[in-house]
Amino acid sequence: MGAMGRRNQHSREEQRQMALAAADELVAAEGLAGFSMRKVAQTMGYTVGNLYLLFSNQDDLLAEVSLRTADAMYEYLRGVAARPKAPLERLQAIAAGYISFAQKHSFRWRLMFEHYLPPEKWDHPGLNAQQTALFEFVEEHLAPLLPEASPKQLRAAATALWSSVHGLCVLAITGKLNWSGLKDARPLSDLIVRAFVSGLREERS
Amino acid sequence: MGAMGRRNQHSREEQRQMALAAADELVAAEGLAGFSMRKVAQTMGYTVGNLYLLFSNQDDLLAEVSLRTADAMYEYLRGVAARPKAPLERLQAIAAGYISFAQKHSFRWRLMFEHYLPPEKWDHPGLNAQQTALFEFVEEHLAPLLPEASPKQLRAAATALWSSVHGLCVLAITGKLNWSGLKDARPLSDLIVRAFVSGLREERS
DNA sequence: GCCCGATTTGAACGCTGATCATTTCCACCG
DNA sequence: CGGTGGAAATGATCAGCGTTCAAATCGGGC
Repeated sequence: MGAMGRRNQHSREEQRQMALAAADELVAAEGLAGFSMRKVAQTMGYTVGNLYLLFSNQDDLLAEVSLRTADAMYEYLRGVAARPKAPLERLQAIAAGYISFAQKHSFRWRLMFEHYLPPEKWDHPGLNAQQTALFEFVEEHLAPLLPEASPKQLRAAATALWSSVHGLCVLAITGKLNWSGLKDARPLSDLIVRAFVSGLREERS
Repeated sequence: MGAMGRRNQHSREEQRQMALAAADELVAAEGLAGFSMRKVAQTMGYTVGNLYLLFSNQDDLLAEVSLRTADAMYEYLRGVAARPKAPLERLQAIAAGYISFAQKHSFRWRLMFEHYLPPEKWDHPGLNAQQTALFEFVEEHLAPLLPEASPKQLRAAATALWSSVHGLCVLAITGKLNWSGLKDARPLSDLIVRAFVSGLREERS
């Protein structure tokens, strides 16, 4: 048992990681448009066919790359959230961090949202866990600002708030935002968080 | 002059419109993934090469299809906004209309945002006009709710609000929204508009 | 030393966007 | 009525894509 009849010194799992690393770099460098299975295979020193022994198809490979990016972003946001002490500033820092991560890793970030998974694959376990983790992360940092909210209200508020920040991020990245003289997105993300939180507190009084 | 040496009875401009109609239907039916120049050509009864006499390439054709969709959506939103009299309900109706349009014309709508234009093409005249029109439309309906805001503040508020609604829409369409028991997006879009407007008024007092 | 079977290959298939020499056809002229 | 010039449309061609799978390749066990 063990390594039987193996020509290469890399195990299956090592090959998977090599492929993911190569794919991630390729996406980061050329975007989804410049991505191809052949390039990935060549970068990792194997041939195309071998990739299909590691991943069932291109979509699966890209889905795992997306997952990696989501992980990296989540960790980055946790770091960003650690600094500010005041709850509101912490939320604003998270929002700004979300956007700056997206701007820094533009192609990677866009892959997460432009790589379309057919609806029947929407209940991918790892992917959903990631999403709920992000929602709960926002929820956790929103909670101190809405002490009287019920769990359901809090959940709805976090969903709405994160959607809002995400929308600003999308438009900023894709250039579809009418900047109207604004230098960067930070004032707008601050405004969104501030107004939203203040509006929710108002609502409950 | 006029129709010289023309084999077909369709003028260049007519052909453009036929191509756009065919492309639009194809996108609506199969999405960006199922789109191809050959299919468009076949649907309109011409060959591939001819398409490149009408549009410089696939991106240009798709950009014009996007423009069409944006036009249709804008007109739809104007209709939606005509009904409610109260300013807040009108804004909420616009937000809900935006989302319901995206859900009804899911593939068309997604084309507008997934069809990536390289940054050097971000100053396309028609496209930018469309975008500012939409922003100004929101601004116009937000203004009565923020009577004391300066033009700059109003512009920023409209940008932030529309971004927020857009974000909710994106997540709803792509299935990346943690619904957490919610049936549809309407309550969330209402919440976003309500909280945001209330928060902005609070801020200014 | 040999061979079995796991491992890896790469040619093949049908598709794509894009190009452009070639063909087709009409309007005009004699 | 018979050319004929030139606009209009074609489709073969190219490079590249995702995906498949029969065939080639190699290493451990006997």
